[in-house]
Amino acid sequence: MTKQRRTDTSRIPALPRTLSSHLVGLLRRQIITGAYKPGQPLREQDIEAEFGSSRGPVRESLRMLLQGGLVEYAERRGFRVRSYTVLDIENLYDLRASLEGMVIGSLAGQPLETLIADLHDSNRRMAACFDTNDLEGYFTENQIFHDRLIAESGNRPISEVMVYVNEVSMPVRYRLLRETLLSRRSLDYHERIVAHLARADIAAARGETQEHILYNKQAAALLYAV
Amino acid sequence: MTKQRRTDTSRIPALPRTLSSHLVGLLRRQIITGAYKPGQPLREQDIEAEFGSSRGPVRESLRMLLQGGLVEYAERRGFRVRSYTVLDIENLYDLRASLEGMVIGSLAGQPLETLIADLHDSNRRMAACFDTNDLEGYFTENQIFHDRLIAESGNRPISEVMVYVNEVSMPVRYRLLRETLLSRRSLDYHERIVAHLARADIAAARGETQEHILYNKQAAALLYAV
DNA sequence: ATATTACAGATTGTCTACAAAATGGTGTCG
DNA sequence: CGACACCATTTTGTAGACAATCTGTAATAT
Repeated sequence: MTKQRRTDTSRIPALPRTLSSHLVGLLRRQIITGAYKPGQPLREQDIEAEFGSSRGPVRESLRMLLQGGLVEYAERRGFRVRSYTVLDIENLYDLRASLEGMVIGSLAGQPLETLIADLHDSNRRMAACFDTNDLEGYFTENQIFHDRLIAESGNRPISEVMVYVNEVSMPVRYRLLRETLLSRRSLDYHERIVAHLARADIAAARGETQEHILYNKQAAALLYAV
Repeated sequence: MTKQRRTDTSRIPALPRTLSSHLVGLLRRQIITGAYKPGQPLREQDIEAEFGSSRGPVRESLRMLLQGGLVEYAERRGFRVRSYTVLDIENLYDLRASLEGMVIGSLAGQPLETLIADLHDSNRRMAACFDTNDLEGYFTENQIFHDRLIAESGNRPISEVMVYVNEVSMPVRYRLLRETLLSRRSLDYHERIVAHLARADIAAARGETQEHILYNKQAAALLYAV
């Protein structure tokens, strides 16, 4: 079949300015939501056919996903959806807890007004998602909360590393949210973290954050057990 | 000009089984040694011309370097050699110290015989490089020492993150080595670390490692000041 | 029966060539 | 002096072809 190309771009929501990055968005979603399953091979031809693009952008986008850690790659054997062991997941959450702890620690002695305001907003939106039982929104807002925290650090190396760690754990957290009853727990944690920050009690905020992440660690590890 | 290709592969040292990964090696070296300077644009055509390959492998290899953090990328603006601020460098070393500290901490209660033997070997080779004033060798062995330590953790997420952090700091450390009188200091640190591990004194090994890295932080930050 | 080898199909890696869009700079005009 | 149109350069997308390698299966030898 002949492929429409340039014109395709007009249908794209807003941001993706190249076909590759558009493809990244589509593939990423498939992986995070579990439509593409862990270990599944991602064959170039299949993806070409599925999204109607040529090989260049497909390979490009797979490389981009590789950078985020969502896919694995072996020379001449191609790409696969990343798979996780229970140990991986435990290590992942431990690492997140440590890193996010560092980020919060680095906030000490800085003006935090705008940060706190933004976090409040995020929490409000997250609460709204909870009330309307909007899973996708809840998931997204949760990520926004943590991203906002990281952005505040102004620490480029740690930000980059956190982006990676968060991206890798995305499918795990999505599954956790899906297969668990939607609870106010994350929301409550977030509100306590903001409260600690508002009192400039960095140590407490840090502890609360780590407790928050490590609680989820247990839940996630259970999901992947056996 | 006609390009030799398949046959090219025969000239390649050993490992690179694809042109892309071969290119990565060449480009990586240029960046780490400073032949390509921070901020310098990496134009596809230039690289094609320089190494006589086509677009595919060039873009592929640049993406791989991006994954290691050695280059920066902006859509439709292409790739550049990554550049560093003093703050970046301080943050980078702090992060390395924390992460490598975690790795060593995770070694507690495990059998360490082979690890210690390997580290000993690495140190011996590093000492030889020092004696013959072999900078390149010294640099490489130093990396091998730290890599070996990380590998022992069996912690995939932390390993991946450390690979990234080490890769990003590679040009900084190369420059530090180049512009500093070659001293036994790193070597001495390594030997003390191994000695602590041999006594199963994990806490001491951890402290020594962090001190080692944070000492270099100061030196590196000085290099990039002003 | 087990292990090895040989082969065919599928998949990735690379090249050439052309076309389309965006970027950054230049110069003109108000 | 600033806004706007123009242009060369560069990146991005597509197509088709062929080479190299991997995978799994079937035939062979032990």
